[in-house]
Amino acid sequence: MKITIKDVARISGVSVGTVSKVINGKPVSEKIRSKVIETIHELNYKPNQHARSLITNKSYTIGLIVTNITNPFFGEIVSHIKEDLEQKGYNLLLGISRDQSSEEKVTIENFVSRHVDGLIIVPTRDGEHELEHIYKLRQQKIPFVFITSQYLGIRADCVMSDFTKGSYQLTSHLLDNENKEIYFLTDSKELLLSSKRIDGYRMAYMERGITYKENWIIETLPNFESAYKTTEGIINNQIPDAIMTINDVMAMGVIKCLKDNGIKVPEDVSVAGYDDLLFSSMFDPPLTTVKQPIEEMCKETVDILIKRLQGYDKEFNVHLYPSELIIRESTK
Amino acid sequence: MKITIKDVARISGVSVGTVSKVINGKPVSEKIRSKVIETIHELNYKPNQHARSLITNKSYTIGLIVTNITNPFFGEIVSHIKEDLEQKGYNLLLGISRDQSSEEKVTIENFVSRHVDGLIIVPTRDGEHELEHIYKLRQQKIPFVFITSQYLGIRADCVMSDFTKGSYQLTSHLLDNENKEIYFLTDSKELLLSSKRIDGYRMAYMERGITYKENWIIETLPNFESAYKTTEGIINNQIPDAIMTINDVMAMGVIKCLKDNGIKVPEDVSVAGYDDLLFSSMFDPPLTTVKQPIEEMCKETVDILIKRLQGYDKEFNVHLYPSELIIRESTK
DNA sequence: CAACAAAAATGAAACGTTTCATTTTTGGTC
DNA sequence: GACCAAAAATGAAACGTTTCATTTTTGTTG
Repeated sequence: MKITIKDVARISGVSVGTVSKVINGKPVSEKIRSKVIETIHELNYKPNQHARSLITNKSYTIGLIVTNITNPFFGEIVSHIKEDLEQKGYNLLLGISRDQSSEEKVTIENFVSRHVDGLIIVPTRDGEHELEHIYKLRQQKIPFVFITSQYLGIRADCVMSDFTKGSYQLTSHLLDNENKEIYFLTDSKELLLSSKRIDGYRMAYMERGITYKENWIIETLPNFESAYKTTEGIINNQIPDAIMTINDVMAMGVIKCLKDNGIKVPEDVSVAGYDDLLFSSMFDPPLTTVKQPIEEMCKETVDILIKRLQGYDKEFNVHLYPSELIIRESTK
Repeated sequence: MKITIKDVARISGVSVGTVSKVINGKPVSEKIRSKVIETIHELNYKPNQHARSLITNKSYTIGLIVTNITNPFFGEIVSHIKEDLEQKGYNLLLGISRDQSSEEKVTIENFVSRHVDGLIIVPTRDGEHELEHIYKLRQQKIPFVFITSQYLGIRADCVMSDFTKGSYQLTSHLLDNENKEIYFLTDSKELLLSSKRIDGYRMAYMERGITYKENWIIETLPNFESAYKTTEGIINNQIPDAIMTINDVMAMGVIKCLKDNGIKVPEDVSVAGYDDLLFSSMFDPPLTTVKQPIEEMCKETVDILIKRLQGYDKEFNVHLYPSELIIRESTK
């Protein structure tokens, strides 16, 4: 038998409305409050969230959509966001987009019909071209914030790290340590997360008056195998001083390929990644990389979202976090 | 302005009850069905899930509690379970226990008040001693199934791999390839996931009539750093033929320590892990390990849970999956 | 202790569905 | 076309809360 608010009211000898007030922390005389709280414990009463949500139109649930949870980088994001949300009394409904806009769309629609109060979204690779479902979100006044990257087609809150600066620092470090000819393996140049980093790469070269070739910048899929194959292609032609990638898993692919071909890292070729995964420090050699302040970024993301939920409706902002150059042993 | 079932009814010119039938796929004349569906699309009507859940007492939401989502092994589990659940029309509320029974308890209570239909739980390390909240779940008739491991204190559905056999196979492989003195780094021996594997380890030795020393089996925390430190302790005394661990991250810690001390893997010491993480094949050297059929296990877990949700109440079972020995280059 | 304002408590409506007992429609048969 | 059973549609109650207009209690003042 389910215990409802009516039972609590009856046994406490007060009205249903009064019990509701106690539950929601509204003013009630101290005598009655303690009496009600006592019976709540006694009966082990838990309010039915569906009934509450039906009236208040709040679910105290946030939808988080990540592209791929198998990558520990996103695992960390989920972990931190979950923790921050929990601390604020919100639950976390998880969505996985597999980096496809179509799945992002379906997930969002589902979440909306599930009445999430807000959304945190890691943008997909191909999402820029199909933003209808995001516009609809805005139109329905459901707050959302992007983390890690953003869609340029819509003004929105966004928390990301300063890719340009991170890339600039990394490239500078390489150039200043006798790596003049640096290949750069990126994702599609159309994507913000590529283009911003390419900007940083170029800046470092220009600032030093060193020339680079545009064909050193190579588009490829951002995974281990593609990085491996692309590296094979590069070393067939010539051995560069260094190879940079846009994430650590790619850097691992590069290193594996070099090793398999008898090329030493970092003696023959320096290799650098991006993200600073847990595994990157365990790798052989430990990876030089750029660390994004994920924990802080997640915290801010949640803070912004909660503020929006509370009605804050000032202009949308992009929050850029500085990232940190981590120098380990994969670069000379 | 929110579109409700009343609007659909009014515009379609039918009663609310009829629209409800259409939505829930109950028998309705074809003419009316198509008319109603048309207006549903026209108005872009989405049923309010809270109102539905309030009556049906179903939320079409499953709570999944993992110990730590930063480990890609669990990332994969979450990913697969999410996919299977989605396919069956269920949503996934995520919980993280940080391997602590107390947090598991809080999460479960929260999920219950959120009316999850069922739960999938990865047991914590210290959960065996405090099972009250699990008993309560049973008492409230909320179905749950364990994955990866189980609590012995309660009969329940459980999907796990055959650790004994996996360990046996791995140990056998080592013994049959000139590794006679095998150290085994495990988690607390009290834990099922340790004790089962130790059984397999011993079986392999006994079967071959080879003697091992009980002090080769060493308890430690199941992470990189602890494995590293423990390995330092071992090699200070003597260099064994091989070191086995209960997960791949630990094996990586062992290898790192050996390398740092100028000991070659596998030439001087063989090292083997367990889990076959994505990174294990990329590691240097690529890890010999045991792969659990995660994908199938997740599928079965979801299947069992759904069956329970549908009222199946036959005896609880432990489903043991065979695991696969993956021989790579970290063992001779 | 009467009068009154302020504070506290009440109880019914409302939220948006599903369910089910009741009514209406359909279509087959004589 | 009258009759009837079966099929379809209806409409009101119910789910467990919150909200808010109304009533009751409390406490202060002259």
